[in-house]
Amino acid sequence: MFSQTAEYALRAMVWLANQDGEPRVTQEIAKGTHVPAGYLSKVLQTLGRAGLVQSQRGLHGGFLLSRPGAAITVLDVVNAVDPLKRISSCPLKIKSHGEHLCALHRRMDNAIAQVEQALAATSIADILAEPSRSRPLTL
Amino acid sequence: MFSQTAEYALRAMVWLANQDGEPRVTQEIAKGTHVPAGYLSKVLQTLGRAGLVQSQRGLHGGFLLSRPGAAITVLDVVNAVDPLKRISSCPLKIKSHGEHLCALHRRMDNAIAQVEQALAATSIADILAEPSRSRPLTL
DNA sequence: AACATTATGGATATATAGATCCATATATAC
DNA sequence: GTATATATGGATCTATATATCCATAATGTT
Repeated sequence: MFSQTAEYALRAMVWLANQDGEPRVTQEIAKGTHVPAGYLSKVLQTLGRAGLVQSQRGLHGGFLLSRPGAAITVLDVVNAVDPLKRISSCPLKIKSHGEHLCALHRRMDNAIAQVEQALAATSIADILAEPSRSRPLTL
Repeated sequence: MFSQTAEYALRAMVWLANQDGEPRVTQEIAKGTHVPAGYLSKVLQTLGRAGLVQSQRGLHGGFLLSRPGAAITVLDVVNAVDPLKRISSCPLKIKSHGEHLCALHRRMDNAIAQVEQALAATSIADILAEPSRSRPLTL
């Protein structure tokens, strides 16, 4: 339902939100989130292009959030790497339907809309703030 | 979010629910639902193993629903071909977490649970009954 | 300037989903 | 029993997601 990539991206964002504010290198992030470093590198690139993280090369470089965790929603992260695709027009390309969805696709789209809403209602900071027996990712 | 296979399976089930009760062959279903026939054949097999459709070989054979559309939910169909996977234990395999989810995964699982609930609340018959400008799949 | 560190982008490998094709098994009609 | 219709299962192909690796560019340190 959520792709592996989205899962990795969320782990990285939450982990970064829990750091001081100094850049963290890919290797550190990978270790902290249990994500394969080589792949994480690609995911971080994508997050960078989406404007969610800033990157810095060279010594003392790495990645950090480009805005406070309170200003980044879970939906922002998911959409950056693996966009939730709403059903906006008939998937069967039936001309007579056009933009109007049939009952089946309307219901499917409603389900997606609910997820969108749930993910948009939670910020990265919310996740860190929420009390829990297990701290996120065992930070 | 929903796989192509789930989409195909739902189209086939809704289409079959709208037939009289006589078996329909793969080719007919494929034509009616705009699904590639060769692939639909595999999807129908899966639906058969899940007990959602009955199949009959030979002349006048084909597929039909194994119970009334009112007794089959959208969730049944989705789970038959592409199970919605709830997050029941920490995806990071951190021993100290065990079965207890952190805030991140709890929120993700809640979103999945919402979808589960929405899909379980709608039967195939409901979809056909619902008034709409476009009949499902232009039946 | 020379060197060490780190992200970037490209090439490539592997796994899974989506899709096609065909030989075989099974059922019906005659 | 023969011929025809139809699903079944296996093999295979293609596309996409996941993952690895490395040469290069950029940055900081000395």
